Amino acid sequence: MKELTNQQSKVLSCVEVYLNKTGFPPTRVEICKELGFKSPNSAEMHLRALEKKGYISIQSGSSRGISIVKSQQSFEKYSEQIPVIGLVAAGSPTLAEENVEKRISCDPDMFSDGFDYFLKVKGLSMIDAGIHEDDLVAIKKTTDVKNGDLVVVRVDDEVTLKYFKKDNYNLELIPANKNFSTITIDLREQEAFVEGKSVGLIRTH
Amino acid sequence: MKELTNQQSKVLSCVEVYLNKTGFPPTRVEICKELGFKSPNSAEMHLRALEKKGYISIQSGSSRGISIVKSQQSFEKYSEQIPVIGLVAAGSPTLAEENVEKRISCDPDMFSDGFDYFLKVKGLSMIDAGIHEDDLVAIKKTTDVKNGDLVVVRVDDEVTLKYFKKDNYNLELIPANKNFSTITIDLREQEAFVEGKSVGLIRTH
DNA sequence: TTATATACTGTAAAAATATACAGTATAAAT
DNA sequence: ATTTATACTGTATATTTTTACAGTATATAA
Repeated sequence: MKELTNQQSKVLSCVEVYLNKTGFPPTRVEICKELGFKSPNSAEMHLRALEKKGYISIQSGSSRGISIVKSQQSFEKYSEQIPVIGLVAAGSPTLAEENVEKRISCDPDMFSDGFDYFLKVKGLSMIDAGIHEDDLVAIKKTTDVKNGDLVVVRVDDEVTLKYFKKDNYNLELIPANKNFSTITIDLREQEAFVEGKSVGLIRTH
Repeated sequence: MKELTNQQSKVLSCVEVYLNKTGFPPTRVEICKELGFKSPNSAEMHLRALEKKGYISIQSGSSRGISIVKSQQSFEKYSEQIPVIGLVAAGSPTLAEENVEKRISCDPDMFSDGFDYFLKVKGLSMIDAGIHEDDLVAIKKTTDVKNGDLVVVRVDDEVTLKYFKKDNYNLELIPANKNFSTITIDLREQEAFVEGKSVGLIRTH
């Protein structure tokens, strides 16, 4: 990330402070008023520089169309209450209220790609992958999974967390525990739905 | 707080979603486009109602001058940028900038008790406890630890993450991997400092 | 039956806003 | 000595945006 000049830094701060105070970004003229500039073009030029350096993005033609890309005071960010869903539930792990055990406040971008909910692990079938009972596995809803991914699959209203391997019509759901055996499904005979894949894990000690 | 009509609720959602997506509030016309209204006055009236009921405030005369007072999806909370410290560092795992590998935005109350930093795990000494290389262990700074706790201990400028067991003058630091051996320290001969204990773990898949 | 509230369309005008263009000044780099 | 980058002023204008006003339609309450 390119360095900012002193003035650019002031302008970025000004935008962030204004945003925090009012909930919407300032206009060029308001930035000028705040920083003592006398021409709206002063603000404009600094904003352009900030955009070029990747700190903000400007929606051309829109009033107040400034959004912060890389915050200076990077220590405050919104987080959300992410639902925790028990793996025991029959049927899809839907986000319907009756399946939500509780909610945990954390940043949905905590793991690389973002995720939609936590699945609370039951049983020991993935213990050799370091996934324990009651661990919370962060699930991103998607059907785009590759062999080797840790996926949430629903078969016959049973939901499981296993490694994914697909080979033509054969779907294998592979546990990480030698006391459990691989579930093999012939997709011509039985349906299986990929609900999502794991992008992370959290555990409370 | 007064109840919202169906349409008012939709408009409020629309503003919140737009705000989340772009970083600034929508104009009347943009709300109309989103919700299928054909007159900007439709949006205007709903916004007025939302303001009267205390859900938003409108800065009169300002473009996009809408700020959310009472969010519908009231599950937004501040999180902090928690530092991640590498376990490789010699000396205390201090929070000095040079030891901070990066920062992760998450709620410090995500785990029961709160915590101070993440320690990035090196090596396989705790693998049987489901703690893998590069896992982030949430550490709460404290010296109040009990036998069986997973603790961060410094011995001779070496920092390790192990199970804690203390018996009179004997401190044992117990790994969770049969290929590693327990470190035993006679506290009359050698110093050991408990830096903190683990309250949780996160892993990115 | 007559209000009253909700929920809109359609239009228009005043005000706010982005943004281009033409300059000035200064310090650092070539 | 001349270019280049930063940092502005000042003005003008097209566009965006708010916001008022005049209607229509429907359901509910008095």
